[in-house]
Amino acid sequence: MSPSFQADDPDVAEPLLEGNSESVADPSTEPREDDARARLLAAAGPVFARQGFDRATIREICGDAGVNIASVGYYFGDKLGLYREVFRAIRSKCQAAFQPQDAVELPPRQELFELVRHLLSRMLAPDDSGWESQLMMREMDNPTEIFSEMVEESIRPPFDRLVGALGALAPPQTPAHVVEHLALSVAGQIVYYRVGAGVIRRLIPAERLQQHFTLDQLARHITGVAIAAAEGGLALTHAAQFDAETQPNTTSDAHHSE
Amino acid sequence: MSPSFQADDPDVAEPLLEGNSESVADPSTEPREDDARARLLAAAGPVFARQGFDRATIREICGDAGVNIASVGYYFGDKLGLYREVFRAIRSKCQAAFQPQDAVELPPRQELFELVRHLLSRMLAPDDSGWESQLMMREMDNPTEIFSEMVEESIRPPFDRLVGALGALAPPQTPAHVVEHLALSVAGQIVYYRVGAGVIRRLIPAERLQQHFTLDQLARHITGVAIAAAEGGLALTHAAQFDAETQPNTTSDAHHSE
DNA sequence: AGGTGTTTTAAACATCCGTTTAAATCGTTG
DNA sequence: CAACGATTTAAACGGATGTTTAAAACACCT
Repeated sequence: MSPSFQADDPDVAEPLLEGNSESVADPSTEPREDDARARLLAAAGPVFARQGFDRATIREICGDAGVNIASVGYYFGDKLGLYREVFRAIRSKCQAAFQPQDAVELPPRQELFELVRHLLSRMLAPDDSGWESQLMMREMDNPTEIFSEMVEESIRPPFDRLVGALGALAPPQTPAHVVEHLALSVAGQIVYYRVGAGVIRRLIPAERLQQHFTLDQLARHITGVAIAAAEGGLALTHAAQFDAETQPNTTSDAHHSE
Repeated sequence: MSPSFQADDPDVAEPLLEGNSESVADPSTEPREDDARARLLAAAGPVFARQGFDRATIREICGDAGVNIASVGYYFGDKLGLYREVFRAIRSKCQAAFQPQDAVELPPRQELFELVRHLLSRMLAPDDSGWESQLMMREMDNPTEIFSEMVEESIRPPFDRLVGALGALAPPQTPAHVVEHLALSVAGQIVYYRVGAGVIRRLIPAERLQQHFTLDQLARHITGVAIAAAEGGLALTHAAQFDAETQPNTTSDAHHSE
């Protein structure tokens, strides 16, 4: 029978998975369920990240983990159970990285730079060590039932800190939605260096890529754009400098699909 | 035999697809190959965009088109041939939208705003009419053999115009790589409203979404950020205001994976 | 050792997909 | 009309995948 996640015995007592009854970790009843289970969990992350949920095959994951194909059914119920557990592991790591840091209280500009640099370093990490952000990206593109949990647990914390830093940077009476726009602008720029990595690699000459697209330079650029917009450029957004010429009907576009 | 993508000797039945000899388009030999073929092509786009290349099934496409399953093999050789042809149709439309417009010569700020608004309107279009951008996004995430062609034919033209507008907006001696960074920042913000649409929908309260996230407001915001950064904020990027405190060792991050 | 519950294994199952085949249908022409 | 090529159809093939099964291997305890 499966060890912990479900049990459908028809007549005997049924240890259902109401909450987590894994509080008792008696080493006698569960001597070492970690060996295969943990190896499976560790091997699944990179494969899911590289291939996506559908294209990733249980056979490849089990091959990497060195366990039998039936093990995923034995330990996680099915493929989606394994996927879900991979995200639970990520969530723990993300929460630990973003929540206990509010005791430091850096000045807003530096806080913003640290945030951008940290997030960007995750995005630009090579696949071996940076598979977590790639996995989250795949979940954004092809949402499963995990999606909403992932947003709340792994995306909202850094986003809230972004909003906090930008709110402290913007003029005092800045409305909330403007700060949110700014935060999304920063997030979009960061994410693009992962989503559009392939495009960028072909759009920018190779020499310039190697010379001017290092982690530090990109973080500095994004932070600079955000500060410029937050401190000085917000007035432009509300000024009617674009409206006058563009509202009635522009040159040719904006209705190619209606 | 297949009508257009292959044509071998008429006497021997050789269904091999060696190359494309689709030069002759005699209407007598091909009376109306448009009915099934065009319907297939029209139905394939949205399905490929919604599901991606792998998850999209020939059976669903043919079901939507109202043709038999074998038709895709008959008209396009195989699934990838159909995919390739869908992109060829997109390419034509994209080239027509961006190339012949350089005769207008708007002032840089307005040119930038028009560009942003145009691209954003493509990104935010609902799936029925905006499947083209979604398809390109899927190709960015899971590149096939089409990828490089797509970048050159469908992405570089608008990117070059972005670089042009931002270069005209920035101070005269601005180096090229800074302008490219700016262009990527704009592109990243635009793309994020499609890639991160699901995230944004959960991150921002619904009322604020409906009130402040219209196409025009987003275009205005992105343009404002770009102008603020291009005109005034570039000096910040090169100033060493972040370096002093952050170079040796910061607070806790940037080495969570080593 | 024998027995018991847990873990591992190899094999099979059912399903779905892309592709192919060979026959049927249709349209045009001699 | 009959014949021929172009198109369409239904059915099947081969392969891959997730899942299940039943037996084997194992660890532990009395």
